[in-house]
Amino acid sequence: MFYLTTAIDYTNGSPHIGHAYEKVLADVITRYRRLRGDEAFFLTGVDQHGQKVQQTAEKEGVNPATFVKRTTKKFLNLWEKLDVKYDGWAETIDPRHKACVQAILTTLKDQGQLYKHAHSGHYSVRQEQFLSDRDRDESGEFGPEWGEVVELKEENWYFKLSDHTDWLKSYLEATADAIIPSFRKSELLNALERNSGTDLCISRPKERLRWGIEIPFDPDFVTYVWFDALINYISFAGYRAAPDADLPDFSSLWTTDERPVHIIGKDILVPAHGIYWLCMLHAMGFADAEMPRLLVHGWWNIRGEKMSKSLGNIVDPAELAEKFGVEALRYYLVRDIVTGKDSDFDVERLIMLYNTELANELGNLCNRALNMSQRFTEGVITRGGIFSDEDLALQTSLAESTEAYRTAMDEFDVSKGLEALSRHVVHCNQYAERMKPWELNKDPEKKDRLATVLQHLAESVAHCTVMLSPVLPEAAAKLAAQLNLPFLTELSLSDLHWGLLPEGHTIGKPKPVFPKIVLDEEKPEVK
RNA sequence: CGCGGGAUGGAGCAGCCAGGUAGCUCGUCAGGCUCAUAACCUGAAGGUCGUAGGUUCAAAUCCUACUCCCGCAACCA
Repeated sequence: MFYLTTAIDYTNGSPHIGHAYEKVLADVITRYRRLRGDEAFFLTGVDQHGQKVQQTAEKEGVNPATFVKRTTKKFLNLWEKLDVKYDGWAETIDPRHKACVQAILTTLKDQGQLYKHAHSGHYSVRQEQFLSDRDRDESGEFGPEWGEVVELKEENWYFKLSDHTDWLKSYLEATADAIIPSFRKSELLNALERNSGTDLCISRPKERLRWGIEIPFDPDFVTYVWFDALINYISFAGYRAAPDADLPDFSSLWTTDERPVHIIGKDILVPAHGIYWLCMLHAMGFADAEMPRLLVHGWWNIRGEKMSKSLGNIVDPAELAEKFGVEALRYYLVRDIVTGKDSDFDVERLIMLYNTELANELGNLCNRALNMSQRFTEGVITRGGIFSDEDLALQTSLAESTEAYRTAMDEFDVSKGLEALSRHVVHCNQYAERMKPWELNKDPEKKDRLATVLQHLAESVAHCTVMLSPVLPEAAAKLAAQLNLPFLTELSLSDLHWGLLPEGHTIGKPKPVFPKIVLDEEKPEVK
């Protein structure tokens, strides 16, 4: 079983292009794994507790539960719109999640992993948080952004993080695929160097924060939002769930033969996932072989700048999908970024990639291939005569592209996988150009040759359809329908061998699957 | 000496971990084709791979130093 999760999105605002990217990436990878013939389970959801939510809800004059319901709906709507199909949905206000968090807290306390401690220090009333020396400005003072800063002494519950950091270090050093891509690991190890020796405060007194999960053995406190949120990866996978909880069977999801993959953004690797979460699992008794792999993706920047609310350069994915179509957006999000790295978001590139690779190359290839078959052979595909060198080269190209696609996708490198697909499409267009079926058609003696060429094109289109399906499932279904081969959407990657089309198969009528995007201002002016 | 990422033809990127003729997309220029979504194909111009050293028969790739850019409080993937 392949178990994949994403970060759960914080329901403090509207989803933006970064949220969309992560979920589309997860969706594509899940669909790919199913294409590979694996069983897969994809969990995503929302993180609904915490101070920021409480504050924003208060500002808007509603209670947190109502507020959270409203924002959660925005995320749900977006995933539906973007065709993101998940198997499990995690909401941290879910009573089943709450029960799991509390059970874990109780166990950890019983094992002596938690302790109560009074911390005193500088506290910002406005920001409602303790300040450290890192928050001081150059002159050594706390700046005006913190408002009134007072000396405060407060009791809280702590998790003995420091008991696990030595283990974490050796685990990370010994496990090649603990963090993907690997360059992120050095960052994490450095942070670990600095953090070792400190424990993690996992509670907030209720006078400060009510919107959270109550500490089961100390009702004056709620659980710190990260300790709560991270547990979603196991609580919604059925960890310690009641038999009637309607959750998956944990032991079949969380396996050692294929360790779970958590897709997260680079901002929450250190310290949340890379340190807290792995140490939490270790404290709960998870073995090294049961540790999840962390697939850390980069960020979409806007014209070289970080996307942020304060800069006001947020890109709304729903709007983009509306304007350019879901296909164009999904394709762009996984095509124009190398998994793990940052990329610059650019609408013009979105349009360009869609228009060239989908409309002009793949879409047009399908269209011309089917159209010629309809016009020249009444839509009937036959093997024709003996394969020429050109034919064999095309078959080889397809086999190589398929292999490259598989290798890249196995390494979560969707962009490279699509590039491999694109390479074969280009080869097909070149092949068509050299074989000139439209000329073969004029010579009755070359009927066999014509059949062979058309068969090679149609066969290629069928293979490309299958490989495209994880990224663009709807378009793939349309192509399969035009090929009159609905079973293509059910195929596994291992079924992709030459000869998908039965001898004498009749294909359907062509219709452009990827209509070109033409912006109003780009339409030719009438002179 | 805080940490990490980046610097590759006009633009955007890959290649670097496992050194061996510098690659992709867009753009530009010239040509071809007509089955096709004014799509497709061919050819050309354009790079001393940030700078300076070093290792090597051989460096974009490994090592050292340096320069510049971007992240590392919060919103936030």
